[in-house]
Amino acid sequence: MVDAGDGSEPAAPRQRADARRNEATLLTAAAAAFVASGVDVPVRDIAARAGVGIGTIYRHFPTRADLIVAVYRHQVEACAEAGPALLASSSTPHAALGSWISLFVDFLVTKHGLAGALRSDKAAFESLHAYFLDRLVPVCAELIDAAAAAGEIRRGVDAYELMFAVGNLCIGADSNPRYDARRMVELVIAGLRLPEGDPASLG
Amino acid sequence: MVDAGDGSEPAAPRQRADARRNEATLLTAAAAAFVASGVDVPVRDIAARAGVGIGTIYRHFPTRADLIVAVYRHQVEACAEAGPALLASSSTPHAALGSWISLFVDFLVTKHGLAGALRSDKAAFESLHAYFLDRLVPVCAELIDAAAAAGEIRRGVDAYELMFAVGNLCIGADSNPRYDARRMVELVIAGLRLPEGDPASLG
DNA sequence: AACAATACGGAACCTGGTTCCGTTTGCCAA
DNA sequence: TTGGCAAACGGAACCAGGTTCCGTATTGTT
Repeated sequence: MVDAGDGSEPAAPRQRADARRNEATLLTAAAAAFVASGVDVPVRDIAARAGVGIGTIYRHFPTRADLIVAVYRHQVEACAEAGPALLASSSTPHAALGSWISLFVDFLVTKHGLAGALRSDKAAFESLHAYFLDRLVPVCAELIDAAAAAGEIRRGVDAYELMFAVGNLCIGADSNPRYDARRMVELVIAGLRLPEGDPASLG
Repeated sequence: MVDAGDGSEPAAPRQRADARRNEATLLTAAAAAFVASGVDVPVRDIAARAGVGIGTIYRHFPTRADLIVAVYRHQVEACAEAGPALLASSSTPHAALGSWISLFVDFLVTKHGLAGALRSDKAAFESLHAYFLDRLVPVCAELIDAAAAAGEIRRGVDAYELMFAVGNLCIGADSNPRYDARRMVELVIAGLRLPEGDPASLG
C-alpha cells in the first residue's frame, strides 16, 4: 500500500548502502536479543549486539514496536495465511478455528514477553498491537463466521475480542511452569460451542 | 491470627504516633491515587498526595506490592470469604463457581491496571501475586472440587491455573471499550462444563 | 576531488524507582 | 521540665532505561 508502482520496493528515495546493511544487522541482532532476553531487552543491548550506536537503532526503528513487527512480520504473515488454508483442509470450521488459534498461541508463547508487550499501555506499543490485530482479526473473523454458519458455535462472538482474550491468556505462559496457556485457550474454544441441549443457559 | 495475645495489635515494639498517622494517610492517599491514575501511579505522586517525603513511603511500604496489598486487602478478604457462602447459597456448585469468579473479575477490572500489575515480572510484584494466589486459590479449588464432585465440570482443572487465566483475561479490560473481560471469562467457565453427550471425555 | 546529502555515534537528557543520611520528632526517664 | 536517644522523616542523590540531538563520518555524485 506504500508501493509507488515500480518493480519491487517502493518510493524509497534510495537508501544508502551502509544504511541498508545496518538495518539487516539490526534485525538479526534484535532477533537474537529477543530470544536471549525477551522482547523487553534494553535498546542499548540490541545496539551493542549489532555493533551500532543507539542513534542508529532509533533512526531505523523509531519505536520498539517497529522493531518487533519487523522481526516477527514473517511469522505473523504465515499465521494469517494459514487461516483460509486450515478452513479448507479441516473437517469442520470449528476444528479449523481451534487449529488456527493453536498456531497463534504457539507463536506467542515461544516469544518471551511478546504477549505482555502486546498488552503494554505504553504508546510505543500501540502500533504493535494494531499490526497484530489488523492482520489477524479478519482471518479470525472468517473462521468464526464459518463456524457460526455451520451452527457449531454460538453467534455474536467478536473476533477482536477473542483475539484479545487469547493474547491475554498467553501472558506469562513462558516463565511459569505451572501455567499452560494452551489448556486455558482450549477452554475458551470449548466454551464457544453451543450448549448441546440447553439453549436457555446462554446469556 | 497474628495477635500475640494482648489487647489489640501484637508484637509491634510500639510504633511512634506520627508513624501510625503517616501510614494511615499514605493508605488513603494511595487508594485515591490508584483510582485516579491506576496502580502504576508514580511513587512520588502518592507521596506528594499524602504530603510526605519519598523516604517515608518506602519505610512503610518497601515495595509497591506491599502498598497495593494493604489498600486492597479488605476486598480480597471479602472475595475469599464469599466463596463458601456462595457454595452454600447457590443452586449448584457450578453456579457458585461462576458467581464467585464473576465477583473476582468485577474486583479486578474496576482497579485500573491491577490485573496488569499482577502479571508484571518485576520482582517487586512477586509478593502481590503471591498474596492474591495464596488467599484465593484455595477458595477456588474448593468450588472446583465441589463442581467436579457434582459431575458438572470436567475433572483435572487446576485452581491455580484457572485463577491465573482469569487474572490474565482481565488485563486491559478497563481502558478498552471493545474488550469485555466478563464475556471472555464466561466463555472459560462455560468451557469447563462436561461435553453433555460425550461421557468418554470424563476423567 | 570536492561537495551535499545521508547516516552514524554516543553524550546528554528525562522519567521513575530506590537508597542513604543529616535533621527532626516523639517518647520516656530522670 | 527537660535531656537524650531511638524512631521517623525528607528529599537529594543515584541508578536504569528510553529518547533526543547534533557534531562527525560516510556515501555517492558531479
